[in-house]
Amino acid sequence: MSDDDVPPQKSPGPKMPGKRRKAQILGAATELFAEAGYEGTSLRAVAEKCGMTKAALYYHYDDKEALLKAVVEYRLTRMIEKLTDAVEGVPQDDPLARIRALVGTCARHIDEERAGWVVSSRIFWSIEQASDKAAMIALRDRFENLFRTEIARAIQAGQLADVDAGMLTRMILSWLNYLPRWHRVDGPKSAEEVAMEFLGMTLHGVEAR
Amino acid sequence: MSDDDVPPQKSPGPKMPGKRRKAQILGAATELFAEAGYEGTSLRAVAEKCGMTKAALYYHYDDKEALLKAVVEYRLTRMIEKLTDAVEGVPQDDPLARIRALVGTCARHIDEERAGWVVSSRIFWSIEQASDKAAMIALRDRFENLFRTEIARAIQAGQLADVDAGMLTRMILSWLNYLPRWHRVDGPKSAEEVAMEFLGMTLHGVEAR
DNA sequence: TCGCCTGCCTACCGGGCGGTCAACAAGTGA
DNA sequence: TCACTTGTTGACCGCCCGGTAGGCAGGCGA
Repeated sequence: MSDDDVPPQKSPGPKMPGKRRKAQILGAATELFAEAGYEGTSLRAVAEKCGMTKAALYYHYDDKEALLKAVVEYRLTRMIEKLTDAVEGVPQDDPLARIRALVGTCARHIDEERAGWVVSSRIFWSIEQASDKAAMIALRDRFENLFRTEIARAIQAGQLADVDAGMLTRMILSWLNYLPRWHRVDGPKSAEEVAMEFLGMTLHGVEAR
Repeated sequence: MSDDDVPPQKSPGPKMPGKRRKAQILGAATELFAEAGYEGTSLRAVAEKCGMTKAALYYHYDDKEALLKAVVEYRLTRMIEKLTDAVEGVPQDDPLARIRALVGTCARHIDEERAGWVVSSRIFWSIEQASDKAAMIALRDRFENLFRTEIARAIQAGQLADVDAGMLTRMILSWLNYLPRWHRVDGPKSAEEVAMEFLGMTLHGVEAR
């Protein structure tokens, strides 16, 4: 063998600045989790997608669950930020316009960050145990409450009929969350257009008059 | 630890009549798949729930995927049967009543076979490859078409406003499929009641007039 | 120049996974 | 009685999983 001891392929990793690496891992994990599910995705696959080793992953994230948690929290946090921003520019005395802003922005965000949203959304199917997931549940509740408060306000202001605010919220969130399941990016309508059409049907009703 | 950690334990399996065994395995797999997902469920766990060995599972089902396929196909087939039955007793010239029958029956079935429906529903999130899943997709399409044709008929008959039938179908199926995600069996309203309330809001609209 | 911290590597671990196999107990029909 | 079918078992396989240990290159501050 050669004279120099242990010469195993030098300078393989580009050695990113850390913050960027962490974001890259988050992105790769998001996509893979969305494609194959959390249990169906191996950390080796995540590492490979990032061009690094599985062991290096553990430098940035404690374990697999921490990675999942990061994915979900990041997407939900961004969603809440966007929704808060969107609603801020609309006058409080026009709750219907605020609802329109929420629905449109939400649909756009779901469309833009489809993979992340699919992961975040799927997590809550089989959620029973609290403990670690408490933070995620709290985020989801904050997200849902953005809609609920605006809807309740619209009902109180007399702009919406006297329906159960919780029910209406769930109905609207149902078709919003379901969007990435059938909507195709290359389809004839954008996710936002579809959502606004759904909102129109929900508001005016579809029964012939 | 107890002293008798399952010693020889003769005649452990009751040796069921075969058909019953197969149904028992299907039920156990359905519940576990719904709780922990397909990848998150081990065949050992399924076997244990049935009081048998993993090896015995392979006498009844070819492999894990066949079990999943059986779960999905069984639930979808039953759903289609129930919906077909429900719609049969309603006169064709009253499409709105037929839609009501479909929605109510669907909600009841989802509620009764919650676990199975969750599994079936979740499968189609990450469905890209055709091949094996073609049969499942075909079943899902038959299920969806039951709604779509009735809705299209109602529009044509002038009982529904002139909206996009596909869009309305997707909207209704969205909140139907989303029901088990938040609806609690011990809640104040049954799944069917909730669905009928949603249908009412969708038909009449929620905007104040 | 030296020491340290960051970011990553190779090598390895125990364990649980899906799946197979030969054998066997119990019922059944000739 | 005996052969055959049905349903099951325990032992086993190879693989890949999540996670760990220890070392090393290179940049950076003193």
